[in-house]
Amino acid sequence: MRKPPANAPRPLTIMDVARAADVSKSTVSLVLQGSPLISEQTSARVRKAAARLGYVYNRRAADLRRKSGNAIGVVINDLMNPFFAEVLVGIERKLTAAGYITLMSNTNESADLQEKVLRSMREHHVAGIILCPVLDTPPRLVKQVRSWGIPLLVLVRSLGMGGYDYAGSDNERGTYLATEYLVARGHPRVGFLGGQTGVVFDDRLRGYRQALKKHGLAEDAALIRIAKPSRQGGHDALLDLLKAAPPATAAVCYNDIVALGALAALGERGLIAGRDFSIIGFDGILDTAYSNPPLSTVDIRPGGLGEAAASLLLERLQHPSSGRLSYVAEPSLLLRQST
Amino acid sequence: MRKPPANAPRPLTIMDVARAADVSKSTVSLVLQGSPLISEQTSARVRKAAARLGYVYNRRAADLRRKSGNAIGVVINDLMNPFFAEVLVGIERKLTAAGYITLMSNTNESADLQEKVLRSMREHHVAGIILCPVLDTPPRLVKQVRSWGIPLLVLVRSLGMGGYDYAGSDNERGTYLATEYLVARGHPRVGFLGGQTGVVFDDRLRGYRQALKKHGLAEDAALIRIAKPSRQGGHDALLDLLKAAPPATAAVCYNDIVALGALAALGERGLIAGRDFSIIGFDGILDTAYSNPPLSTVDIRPGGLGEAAASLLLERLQHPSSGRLSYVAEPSLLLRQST
DNA sequence: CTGAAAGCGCTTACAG
DNA sequence: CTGAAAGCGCTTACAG
Repeated sequence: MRKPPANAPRPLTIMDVARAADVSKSTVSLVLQGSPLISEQTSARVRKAAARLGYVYNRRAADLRRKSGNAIGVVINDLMNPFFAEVLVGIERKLTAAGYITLMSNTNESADLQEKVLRSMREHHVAGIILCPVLDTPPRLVKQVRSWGIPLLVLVRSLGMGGYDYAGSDNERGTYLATEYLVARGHPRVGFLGGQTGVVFDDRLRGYRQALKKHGLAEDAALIRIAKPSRQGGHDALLDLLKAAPPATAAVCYNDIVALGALAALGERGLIAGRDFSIIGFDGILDTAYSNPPLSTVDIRPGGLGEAAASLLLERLQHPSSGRLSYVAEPSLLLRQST
Repeated sequence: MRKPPANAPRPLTIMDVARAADVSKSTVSLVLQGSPLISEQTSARVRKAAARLGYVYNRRAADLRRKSGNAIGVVINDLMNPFFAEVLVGIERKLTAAGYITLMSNTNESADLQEKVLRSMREHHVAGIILCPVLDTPPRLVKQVRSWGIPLLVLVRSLGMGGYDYAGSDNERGTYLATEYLVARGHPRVGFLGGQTGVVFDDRLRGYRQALKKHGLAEDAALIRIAKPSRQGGHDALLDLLKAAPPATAAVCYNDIVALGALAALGERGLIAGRDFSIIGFDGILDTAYSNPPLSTVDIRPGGLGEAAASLLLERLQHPSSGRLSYVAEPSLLLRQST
């Protein structure tokens, strides 16, 4: 099957532009880079010729020669959770605005996949990586990526003792605030719903415990319902919590999707959130504004977190050897009808 | 600030491997490509040397020379809508499994951004593009991208008269089924909520109208509430619909997030979906299984749609000049408590 | 301010 | 089965 010649023109190179503008290819290259070394006249002539011919810059060739690149790898553990989708949108928005391009991958909590995509990104010579690691990622991963010479920003889930750039939120303080609020509203028995493992879980559970302690309330293991951090997990956990005696009348949730699942379980039982039982989520995803009823939550502004993460990494690219960078979102209570 | 030499080793090339294995660099290259031209012995020796040295393949250099690449551009109009997030996850899963890498961008319905990222992807020499175009994208965009020599798959929103690869769903049939179902359940006055423009909107509205007509019901403009295809749009539209007289008792929604917003509005009015008013969504996003109450919807399996889209594009890469490829998801009713 | 030359790290005919 | 050479499309010293 021969292609019609018109459909397969040899792609234009700077040599073609050089000929058309009657200069050398070095000059074209300099013009394309906006170098001040070239006179305004020459520059304009070259630019015009390039436009006329329909020349397309070959970033690959340039990157190879320059040993640089403008692609950033973003690897997310669970994009099905709207929280991460919103974070990703924030990251991508910032990256694109700064002239970078986003190489994205969803690992779905698989360590194997994570390793695979990280390797792939390395081969592609990404300029930097933003990683929200799968659960149980060993802290040495940080050192490994660093040994590759690729700047890394760890997102949300911290890995070991620090020594790396990080963007996340103050999880302990978030659940502390949420719990304290519910206690102050007169709930003596407040449950904790969902989540099972990982630093984020540990911190959020700790904040809950601290608040109970601070307000002189005994902790009751029956009120802490470990469950998958999903809608279904939240749904099932709430149903379990309802069996506790004496009954709980409110619950702090590991995150918003768990809280949404809990809302569904309440509805299933004919209970109305905010009247019969109080629920508070964590993250501040968009969905919470129009759930039934609208969900109170600990807002850490997912989109802002994503943008901050991207900014930090870009900052790191500018200053490869400055001190550790970090962003910790300050949680704030977003009170709606579910409490 | 001098870097310690150990931290900045000159990156290894096939030349280093060649020297270590005592062969020429062509041989190394062939081994790396798994060529059958090389003896098992030599091949093993080279592979061992590469591993020992910690050699990393430079895909960029290879791609430049080979004029190929394994990056696919995916541009989505609204990643904040879980439907598209789920589609993206499906696409990425398939692409990664096939050894490709995903260059992703969210245009947020901005034509300017769309143009910018498309240009950027072109410079990066992506092997193909999956595009869910922003509203009002002119059909000539298809021709333009094709003139770049980059295989394009149009996602969800068709553009003009065809002549391109496409993955989407049978929107007209979807709303037809939904409307018919509600009518059969004894709702003489069924509303249509949300959406404002675009082919998808037109088709879904048409399906609704067809079903009314088919079942001898008059169409009432007061029951069709145009609104932004968002939770808030659905919320506001339902509140409007409630004012209609005689009252509607059920509504087909443009998509699931509109339906979720409608559910919130119902709750706000003290109404219970499925008892006082029936709501049916469209898409089949995960959220619907645990909304309050769980939402009936027209399921087009977003994840499956994403995978199909990726498969089609990969197929196209194998066969550049075969006939037009397309996938149209067959909608099925997923009945839950909201109806 | 501009041009000739070398080189980024690969692949691919072409000999042998 | 293996090696020497040219080339992918750029950038970057280096002369002039």
